[in-house]
Amino acid sequence: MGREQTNKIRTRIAPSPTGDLHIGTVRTALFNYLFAKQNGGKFIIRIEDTDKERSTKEFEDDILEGFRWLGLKEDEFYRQSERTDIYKKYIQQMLDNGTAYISKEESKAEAGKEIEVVRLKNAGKKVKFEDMVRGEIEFDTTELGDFVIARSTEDPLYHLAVVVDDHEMNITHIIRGEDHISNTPRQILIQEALGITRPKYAHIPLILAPDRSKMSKRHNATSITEYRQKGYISSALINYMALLGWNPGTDKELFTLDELIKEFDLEKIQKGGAIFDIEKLNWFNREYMKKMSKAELLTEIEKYLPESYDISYEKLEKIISVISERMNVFGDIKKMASSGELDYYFKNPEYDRKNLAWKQDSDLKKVAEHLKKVASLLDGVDKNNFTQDEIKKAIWYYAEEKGKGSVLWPMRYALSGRDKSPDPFQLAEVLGKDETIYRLKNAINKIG
RNA sequence: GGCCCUAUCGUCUAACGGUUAGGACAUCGCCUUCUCAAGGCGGUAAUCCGGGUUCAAUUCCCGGUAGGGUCACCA
Repeated sequence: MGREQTNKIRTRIAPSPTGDLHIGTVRTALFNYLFAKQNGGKFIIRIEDTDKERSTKEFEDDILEGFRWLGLKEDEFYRQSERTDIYKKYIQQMLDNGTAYISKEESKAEAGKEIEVVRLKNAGKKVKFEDMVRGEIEFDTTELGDFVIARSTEDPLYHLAVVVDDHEMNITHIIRGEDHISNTPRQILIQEALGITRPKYAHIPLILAPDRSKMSKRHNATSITEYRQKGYISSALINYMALLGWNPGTDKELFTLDELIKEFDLEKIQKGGAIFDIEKLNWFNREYMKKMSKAELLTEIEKYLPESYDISYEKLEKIISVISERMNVFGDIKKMASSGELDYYFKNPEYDRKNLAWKQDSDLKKVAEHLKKVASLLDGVDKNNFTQDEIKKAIWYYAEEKGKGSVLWPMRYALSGRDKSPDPFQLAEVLGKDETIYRLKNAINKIG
């Protein structure tokens, strides 16, 4: 058989390429990965494409790309469609030892067509197994009947392929979603028919939608690709998902993948399903954004900025810190841009002149005076040292004397043309001395 | 419906018989402030219900209720 006998821990994720990489699959993969790695074992990806009708190469690529993006690197890779000879052998073995039989019946797929499916001879006994997160679970397998294990002697169905592969690949621990609990007795029956040793099982809770129903596209994005496109940071996603159904038993929440490998503990896995909370994910993403360097932020932000903006590298660099604290994910830049929230960084704003006056001090004549004074004060600041600190220093005394709102609101409005924006010092620094003074004069002219 | 699993703040969770039931997200208030964001400080908020066991139950047992999963010639 050429199978290497080893007592090292081996886990696997077995996605079927009939859809995009799902959040739940990723969480299961992550737990498998963490458990294998912390024990010096191997993590295996096995594409379960025995359903030729529904499996596609595109989905397979999406799944593999997703794992790569998340940094979950497999040690071994398999594709069930390439292993049909192996399954054939095992089917034959069951036929030979009488634990399975060929049954002539009408095809369910094609009415009227007679086919020969392979059914397991089920003695209908009670099957008991130990689940690492739930304890002992017992099933009466009578009601399962003689279930079908292969479409034909060479075309295995899921349960058979899984059992054979987990055995052939020496999988020691099967960590999978709770939805597989009721599949387990079936697979144990096949194992017993084949005389195969039973792996250890750990069924982890499902990820739920906000209404506690099964997570579907209706509620939130379920596909990892969507999160990637929205500009989530992969390590933030990993960190969040690790804490969905597991916790370290301490207050620590921020974990790198390596830290997770160290601290992960199968014993601490939750039994109940967990709702996927996008708000908390966003918080993690913001935390990870804070850890990024300016250069890293820059490359990310550039991906989402509309091309219509005329951006210099210098300006972009200054904007970064101002806008990063205003977003959850990089994709928010797109939204900010389309709502006009970023326009003032790139072009002279348009606005109604009456808005230049602060609501508590609406004398436009005085507004013009303040703006003139601010402009002349800023004129005295060194162009090459036009930082928010210097800017603030230059006008602070005047602003305090005349009333900060009366001076700063018009200044800020002249620069941004919006009720809500970053403070005038930040804006002025980003815009630079010339543009700042230009906009101030522009506002003064507007008043007349 | 049968079988199986689950049950602590709105959400993720801590507590492995004795705690003022802790933390985080969200939310609310205050501070900071020309506006927004960020930040700082503080508040509201939970053991599903009913029986046991025990000197003592969030914790152990049983029942109920609720939610979920699964009942394919899909995986």
